[in-house]
Amino acid sequence: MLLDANSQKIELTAKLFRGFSDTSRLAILESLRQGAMTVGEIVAETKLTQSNVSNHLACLRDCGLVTAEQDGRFVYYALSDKRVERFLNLADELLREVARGVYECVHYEKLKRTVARKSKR
Amino acid sequence: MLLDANSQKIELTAKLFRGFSDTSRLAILESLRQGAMTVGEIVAETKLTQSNVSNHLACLRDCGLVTAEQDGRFVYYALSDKRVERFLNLADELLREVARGVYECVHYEKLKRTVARKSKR
DNA sequence: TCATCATATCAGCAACTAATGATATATTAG
DNA sequence: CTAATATATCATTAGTTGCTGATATGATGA
Repeated sequence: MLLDANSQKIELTAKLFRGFSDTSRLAILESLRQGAMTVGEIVAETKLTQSNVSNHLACLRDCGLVTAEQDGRFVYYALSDKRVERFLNLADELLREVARGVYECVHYEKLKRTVARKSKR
Repeated sequence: MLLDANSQKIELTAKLFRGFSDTSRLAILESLRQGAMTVGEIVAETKLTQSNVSNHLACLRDCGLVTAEQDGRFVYYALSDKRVERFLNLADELLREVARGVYECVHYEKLKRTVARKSKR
């Protein structure tokens, strides 16, 4: 990648989107749309493991997408900004338009599927 | 992942965000914000290789984020929907809030950097 | 039809990212 | 202080994704 101002911005934007482009992180953000929650509550809601949730929360917090507030031995997480919610809303809206395409888009997956399929563990 | 309706939606949303979460695809979309362009023009603007651009365009087209229109031996690509632009706008706006955090967020990278750094080719 | 230009496809490789399990830190209760 | 609870960290491993180079397809003009 080039190092000029524009590609720097692109890199940051990509990183921002990457924050939202993982199912676990999205599940967490989706939970937080209801309001602030402790890590344990998020774990219960998302059914993800505790360390996994904690890892993702650290990531989301560092990126400024959620805030953390300690209360005793609990830590309450919340969406950091109305814009985060608006962003999720707009994503929902956009998805309504392109859902079928996205669902069927297997551009890279398709390439892989033709190759010997690894065992599913 | 579970297979209920909600996690299906989350999976699709993640996939949608993934469409935007790559610097090459973002550079392409950024170029297209100026208006429709041929593949060659996009290659010139982004300085990416032709096959790389073509691969990403196929992906973006399949996902319904861009449209393709053939004109002679050229193919003009364009953003598919006003919403795509609004989405990019909102991302810019959100980034203005959280840019520093996103820039400094090296959650996973940091873990890797502590491990023997592979040669940069 | 043949040569050329524009774009698309694909296999192999390199790099990245996420999930897990073990362990560490921090807070409160007894 | 000690045990128990809540959360965080981190190394390893496995799976995913993007890039490249070679080649294929498709359109136009000579």
